[in-house]
Amino acid sequence: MSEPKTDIATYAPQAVEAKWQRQWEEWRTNALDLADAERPYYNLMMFPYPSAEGLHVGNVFAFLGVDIHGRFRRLQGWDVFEPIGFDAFGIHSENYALQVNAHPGKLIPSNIARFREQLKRIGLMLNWDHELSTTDPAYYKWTQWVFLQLYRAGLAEKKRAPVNWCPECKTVLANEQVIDGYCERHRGVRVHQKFLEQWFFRITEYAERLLANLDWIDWSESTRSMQRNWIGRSEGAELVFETPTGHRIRVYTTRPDTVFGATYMVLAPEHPLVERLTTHEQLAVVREYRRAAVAKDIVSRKVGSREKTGVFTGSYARNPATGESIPVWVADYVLMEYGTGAIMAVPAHDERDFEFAKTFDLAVRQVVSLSAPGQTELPFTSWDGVLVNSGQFDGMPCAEAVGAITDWLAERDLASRQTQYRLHDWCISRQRYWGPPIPIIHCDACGTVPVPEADLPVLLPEVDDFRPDESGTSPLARHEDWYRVACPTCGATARRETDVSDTFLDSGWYFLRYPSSDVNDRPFDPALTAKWLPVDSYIGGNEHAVLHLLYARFLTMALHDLGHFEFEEPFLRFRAHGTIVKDGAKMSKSRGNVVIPDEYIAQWGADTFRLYLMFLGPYQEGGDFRDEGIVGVRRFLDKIWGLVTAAGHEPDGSESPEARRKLHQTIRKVTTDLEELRYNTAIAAMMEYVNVLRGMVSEEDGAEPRVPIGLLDPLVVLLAPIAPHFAEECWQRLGNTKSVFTADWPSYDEALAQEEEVELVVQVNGKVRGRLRVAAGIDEAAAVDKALEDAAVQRAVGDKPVRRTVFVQDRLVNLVV
RNA sequence: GCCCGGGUGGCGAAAUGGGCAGACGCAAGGGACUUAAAAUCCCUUGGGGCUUAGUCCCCGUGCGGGUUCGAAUCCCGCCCCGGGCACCA
Repeated sequence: MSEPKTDIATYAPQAVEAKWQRQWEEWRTNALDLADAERPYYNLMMFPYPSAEGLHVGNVFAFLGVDIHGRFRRLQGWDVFEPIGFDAFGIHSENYALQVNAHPGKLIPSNIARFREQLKRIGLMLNWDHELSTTDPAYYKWTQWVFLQLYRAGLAEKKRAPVNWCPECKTVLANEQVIDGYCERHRGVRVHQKFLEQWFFRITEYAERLLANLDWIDWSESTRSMQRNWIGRSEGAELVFETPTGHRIRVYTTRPDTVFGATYMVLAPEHPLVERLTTHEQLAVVREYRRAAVAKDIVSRKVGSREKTGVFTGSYARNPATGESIPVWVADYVLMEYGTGAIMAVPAHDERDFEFAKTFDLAVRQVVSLSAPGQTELPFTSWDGVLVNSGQFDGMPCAEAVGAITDWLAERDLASRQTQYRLHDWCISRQRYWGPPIPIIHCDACGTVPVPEADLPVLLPEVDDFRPDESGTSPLARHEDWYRVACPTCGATARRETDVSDTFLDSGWYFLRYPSSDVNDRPFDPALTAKWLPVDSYIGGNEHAVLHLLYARFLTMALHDLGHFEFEEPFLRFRAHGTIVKDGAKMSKSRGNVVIPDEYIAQWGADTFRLYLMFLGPYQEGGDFRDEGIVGVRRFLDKIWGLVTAAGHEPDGSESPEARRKLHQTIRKVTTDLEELRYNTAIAAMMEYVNVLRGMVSEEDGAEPRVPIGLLDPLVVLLAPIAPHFAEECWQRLGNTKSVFTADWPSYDEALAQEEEVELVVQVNGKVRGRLRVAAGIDEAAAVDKALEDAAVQRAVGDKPVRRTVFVQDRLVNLVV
């Protein structure tokens, strides 16, 4: 009756995984006909930058969460498109090439080859038929096309502007790439202010829509919040302070209600009116202050000492509310790039103004009186107060006075309501080599001429001399044979734009290209795009919340407005995954705590590693990588292996009601957990189920426990998204001939999942005093009667009368005495 | 300072339309099997208490209050950790 134990093969992950990866390729299990798919589901992961080091555990963790979601959706009957590509342009690749003294174009292919191998080894359900690389001319031709669309729409402009210059990268950085005044790539290198002609995308035109749509797109709250902060909308008013010489100084304020307390004004050193407003006597000192301020790099200006410095211009302006003349100062605590570059100073109700006023002995006038007693020491910025010293507005609450005073000043054309954003235009010029050349030609006669679309791509020339320099121009500017070109309009000798574009332009639209990756005559096929986009699910790291994710939304909106497709938001659902850390610290090469996935996969197999990473903690929170726990998930697989290899000898349908109930509860739990990316608890539920199955079957003389196939088939399907090779092998051993991914996701029956008997908790005055096993559905009266029979309950109740009972169906009864 | 997360056993963590705190797993301790070890299997495992060792009692989810029959969960006031923003007017 019992099979000899020698029949049971040992689960050997390496052999099993190799077998199924071959089988999948042979069957083309992961391929998909995009045009014919009936239930399209676009499952996107953030495409990697193919570094020389290969995939690290963080990448693997991120991709696994996406892959499990995709496999789950596939088993639910969707036609899942899970593409992959490589974000191979950019400073990172170029710097590495310079460091090892090689050409990036030579290094990238082998890096990509290594990534491909690793990605396949993990067992991702990737669609390799649509692989792309941003460095492929067949791709960046369309990156340049995107630039031209924005140029034609007036959303790309070249302007001379102060930009963030990293002396180490020897190129400019977008604001988003500057962290605390330092280069995001060179944390110890201060970013300088430099004035250069640069190409900008006018993302600020879209600030309001980018902000408004955050209210309805289904994204992780953390990501939406970061975008809101970055866009930084604030509402207020622009007020005008006139000078006796007829100048109108415009200021932006969020507190027009405090205008009666404005006792002086401050202009940013770069403000265009500074020279004109400065009196003859003050000219020398103002010029000197200005020169020093502008020369300061951004760091010492923004994050350096907050001590207030400034100089008086010698001029006065009229407070529009009081009519008083107030002095006009120049100080570097006012920034040119925000608002109008000038402020009204209300020292009583602004800490910075207060500090400045104390330093230079300027007047302080309180105009708000707090409603709450106490804490009335100046300065305070509370909105909970009423106006004082404010003429006819005395006694009015601040919030109300904002509108009232703005309207009152507007009557004399001295105010208007205004909304400000912190967001700046996106500087896309890079004075580097390894990127797509910006498709523009400069002609002395015709000016700025876009490269005709028929001439795309503008190929990046293969040059050996691509080291960046301090000149503020790209290395391409040293290659005259490349940049000399005939003007497309007049034919005269002209000059190509020698800057390349930011990597974030490459990655800002790649998801639009995937379905059309083999279409040659256009960037994206209209039918395929309509069918597959917007993306159904996007999962990635929050480090891209204000870079990639904001730019991708902007580009999608702009292309939508140009009529290229119907949708304006690219990613309907976005989930930010957590970070994997090691010993509490982010993994980094310099810390030496980087975990290489390959070693673990070689030792444990991909499925065990997949399971382990997902069991580590909540997917959306991440966790600490400690390899002690990995043996636990391996034991779990071994237990299933034992059940599967011994199964099939018992008549089907002989499962007990208890086992069947647990099965349906498990299906329910795993289904809802996977839906919400709660992989850790889904795995725990399957472990519980396996424990129940094993407990059910008594062991005879060391024989493997046996359970009917009907209890194992569904388990194998539930497990398939997380441990696909293992599931395939089990599926086959249970007698199936096709891939487990052709199976249907098991459905559960709510009635079968229902417990017949429940444990009712009995409380007395809210404290647990006993537990009752009762039939499900028991009513309150019966439950109370039964509870009062319990000895511990009687002891707790004593001789006190039961004043009240609280009853929660099938859960609890509470006696209040 | 502002905006998001988060704080639960030795460890990773479960449990929030308020209802058994600690599922699942690791580690640890004890036992079985074994010549032995590994593997495997079984038991114990938040802290404390007991004259009745139990279907027992008390305490316990960062801290202090509150609401409630009942709070990890809700409210008020704080502290700490992670991330984002920041002389942004």
